[in-house]
Amino acid sequence: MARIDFEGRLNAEQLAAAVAPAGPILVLAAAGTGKTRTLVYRVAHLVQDGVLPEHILLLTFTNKAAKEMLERASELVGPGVSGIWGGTFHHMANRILRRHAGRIGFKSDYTIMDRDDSRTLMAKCVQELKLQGKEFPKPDVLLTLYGTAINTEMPLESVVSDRFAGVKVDPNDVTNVILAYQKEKLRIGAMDFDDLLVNCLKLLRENEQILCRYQERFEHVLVDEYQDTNKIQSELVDRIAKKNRSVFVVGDDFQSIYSWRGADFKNIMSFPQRYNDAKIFKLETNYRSVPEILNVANACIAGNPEQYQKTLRATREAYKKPTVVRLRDGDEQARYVVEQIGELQREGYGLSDIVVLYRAHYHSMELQMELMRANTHYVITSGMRFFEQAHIKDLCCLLRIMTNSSDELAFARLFALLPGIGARTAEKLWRKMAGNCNLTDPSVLDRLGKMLPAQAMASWKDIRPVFEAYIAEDLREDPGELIYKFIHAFYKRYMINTFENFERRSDDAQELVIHMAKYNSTDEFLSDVALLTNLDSETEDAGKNSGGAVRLSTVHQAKGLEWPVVFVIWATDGMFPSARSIAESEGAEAEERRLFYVAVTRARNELFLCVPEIRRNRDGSVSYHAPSRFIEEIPPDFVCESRPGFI
DNA sequence: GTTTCGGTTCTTTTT
DNA sequence: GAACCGAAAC
Repeated sequence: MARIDFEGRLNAEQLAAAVAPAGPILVLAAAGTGKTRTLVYRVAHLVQDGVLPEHILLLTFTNKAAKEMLERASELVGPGVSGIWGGTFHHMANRILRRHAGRIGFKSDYTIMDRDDSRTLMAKCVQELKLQGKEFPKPDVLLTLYGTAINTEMPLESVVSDRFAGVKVDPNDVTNVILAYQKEKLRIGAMDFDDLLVNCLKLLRENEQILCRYQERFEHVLVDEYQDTNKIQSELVDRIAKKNRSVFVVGDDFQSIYSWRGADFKNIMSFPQRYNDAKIFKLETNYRSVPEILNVANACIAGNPEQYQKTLRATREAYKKPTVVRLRDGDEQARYVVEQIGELQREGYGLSDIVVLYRAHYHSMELQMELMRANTHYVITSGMRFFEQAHIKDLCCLLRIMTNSSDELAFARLFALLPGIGARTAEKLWRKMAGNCNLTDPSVLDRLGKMLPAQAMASWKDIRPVFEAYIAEDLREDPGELIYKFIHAFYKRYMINTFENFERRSDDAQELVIHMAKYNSTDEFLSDVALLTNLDSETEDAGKNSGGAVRLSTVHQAKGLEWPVVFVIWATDGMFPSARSIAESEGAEAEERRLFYVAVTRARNELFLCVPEIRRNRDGSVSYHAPSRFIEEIPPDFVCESRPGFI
């Protein structure tokens, strides 16, 4: 392995952080200052210093970030880095919990519930306690409440009373439902996303020797996007790093945009208090954007209180000012963007150099239509996630019930596919099976077969052999084959009868089987399904093959990425900032402003801020929108005005 | 009593 | 789309 030229590849700020002696280190990396680069070189530095990759823990928030960092690190120091424990917090927690689930009352084959499963289960709890009614909060609200309580470690009672002050709902009822929900999860052997983190922390809090084991194993802990950690996550880090005290955290409080899921940028603010010998490094030299864009970025974040003062310093040469575009409505905005894309192509940009950012997915509807009309290729970063689509979930539930015979949710979903069986009948069946249904046991299949309504019998005859094959052909290690059999015995016909876009879904199912071939254990596959949320590599390639494509993305999903040209659409008050989130809490405006800052700082060369005046509602009425307050906050000299519709 | 169908309404952000 | 609701069908 060749020595790496750290001095030649990093600037002074980055170098100081990357090669600093082990100890608590906080790197405040403003947007576009080479944060990932610094982290990757830090890893390389450790490895080159003789640290075994197995002793490094690298935590990120997205799978994409983890993948990218490990790839870049392996380019530097070779394939040995694959030994690093790198991935999302949820991945780490899952990996630890699979090993020690017994200590906290779970079996190691617990299922991971996604949002949809959680909703279903919560709804069931509400029903069982006979609380359903017009006035009682919906499952989604209850889940948010519960999540907030967990992630902020506030007592449920006070979260409930905060949120329901003035509403005539008995907080005790809410508390009871949530307690029932917790119990229910334990019974069916399932954890939701929050549980993974909470239970992992619980495990480490209560089992000194297990904690010790991981403390010894992880000599060095590195955390990306530290400003997005919540209380649970920061405590996980603190505990694991307690022995060796080599914690290297990187973040930017300006880019903290996940407080709605419990992230608390006070974690980053208080890092120096919690580690009083912490070294702080600031990265302020921006390599990404032209100075005119940085002016706008610095101006729009300046108003936020409580932050580490950082100013983006430009290294690039002056180019041109960002444009604020005033438009009549969404249609005109869509036409404008498409027109500009054509113009940019004539100037020499490729489609993949361009991104359109927005606050919420539905803001892109008109634009999608217009792009299609103009025959301009585009890709969307996950509106609906691959693994959350109905047909994919159906298939995964088959695997779930095979590996975890207490998984009621999977059982119910699977059997509700049969004609004549709906939610009620599935529940009855489950009760008759006494809350456990081991479909690998022939006697269970016999019993179950006798209970089914007559209507379902024809389908049951098709499906039963699939279960039998699971044992006969030992498909435990080959989940793809099981799914394949199921599709051909039953599900293909079901799709034809159920979905109008059957072909696309059938292709997806095929894709799933191919994807599964990479796994040799069902458990491992299901963990990934729950935590991966996307077959992202495939969608990336699709764009490249067709000669590039414009990317459409929410600002959240664009975090950490950059493009030569950025359009921000629907920069109006109510859309961005979102009226909903502003109404919700005090700190929301500051967070929306940070989100706007993230959007602006994605741009390398050109930035267009689009401000339509009116929005057409479904019923034909129109509503007038004021320009986004974030647009108003930009000093007029920093931008050019354009009014294409009024020429 | 359940399931299924058809019409209507509404879309934040993610592991 | 998909979640919700009411009405028809089984």
